[in-house]
Amino acid sequence: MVKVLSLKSFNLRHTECRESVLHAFSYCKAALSQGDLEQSIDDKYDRVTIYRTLKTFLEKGIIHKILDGQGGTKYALCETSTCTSETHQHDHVHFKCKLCGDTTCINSVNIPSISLPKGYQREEINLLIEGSCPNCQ
Amino acid sequence: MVKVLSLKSFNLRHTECRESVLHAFSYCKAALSQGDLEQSIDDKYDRVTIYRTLKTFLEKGIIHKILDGQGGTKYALCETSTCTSETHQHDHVHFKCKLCGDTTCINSVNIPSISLPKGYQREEINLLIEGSCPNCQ
DNA sequence: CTGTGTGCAAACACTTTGCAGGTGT
DNA sequence: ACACCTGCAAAGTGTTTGCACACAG
Repeated sequence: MVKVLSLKSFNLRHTECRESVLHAFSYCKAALSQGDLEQSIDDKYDRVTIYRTLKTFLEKGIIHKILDGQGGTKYALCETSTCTSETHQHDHVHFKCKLCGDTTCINSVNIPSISLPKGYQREEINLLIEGSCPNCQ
Repeated sequence: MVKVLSLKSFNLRHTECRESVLHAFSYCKAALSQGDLEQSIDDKYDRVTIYRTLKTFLEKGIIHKILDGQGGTKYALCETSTCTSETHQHDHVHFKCKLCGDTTCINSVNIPSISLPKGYQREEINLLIEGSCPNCQ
């Protein structure tokens, strides 16, 4: 069930830090912040390097940004089928558990279509639901 | 068409800064950030005072927080009928125009109901649509 | 008069930038 | 060999906290 991603397939140079970050995303269901990553890799890499790695991955369409509702930023893997370095395509719901703090993509739930008043052109949509997750009952 | 709000009705002490902030919200359709407010009041009040005023207004249910999709935070007036110091109740769509940067509440469009997988309890919901607004064609 | 609001300075968290040196291909 | 990654230091942005003084009620 774990996605197998390789740096090579994204035309990225193979480095230890990138491997570790990619690995962390692959094995963690919840979205990760820069701080989460720094810790999960045991402070082995500089804060700045992780930021730059995230930026690179964003541009390549490997991960996408998730806002956690309180101003924090997290990241999670994209659906490999819909995202490339050209375009990101996300229409799933994000859920943040107020108890454990985990933020996750609920890929099984798509955002319903919404008709806006005349004159509004929709380009991107972002839906965050906060509440409690199954693990926290 | 402009909402008339008074500090007194919220049991708040009447001060110049609060009046100005409340006034700014009343006359501006788009959501305002702390920085917007600071400028719109001609840097007359300290940055910190505005933050504290916003915090107070949030707690009283006068305004609500809006995320602008890039990590920025803005604020806009609540519907006086649904928000109190006890609870905030928001189920309208937020729209951010990528051209003019304005973020607005679209009170006429409610968020459709969404059924989450088993075990997820919804408490709050936040929907941000980005695109272009009528003013920017 | 009393409690609350304000201004200033400083701390804090998060993210970005510049530069020198190291590494993948 | 060369381009690109990385680490360190420092700067930038947005927000919060502590404290002394000012002001509304």
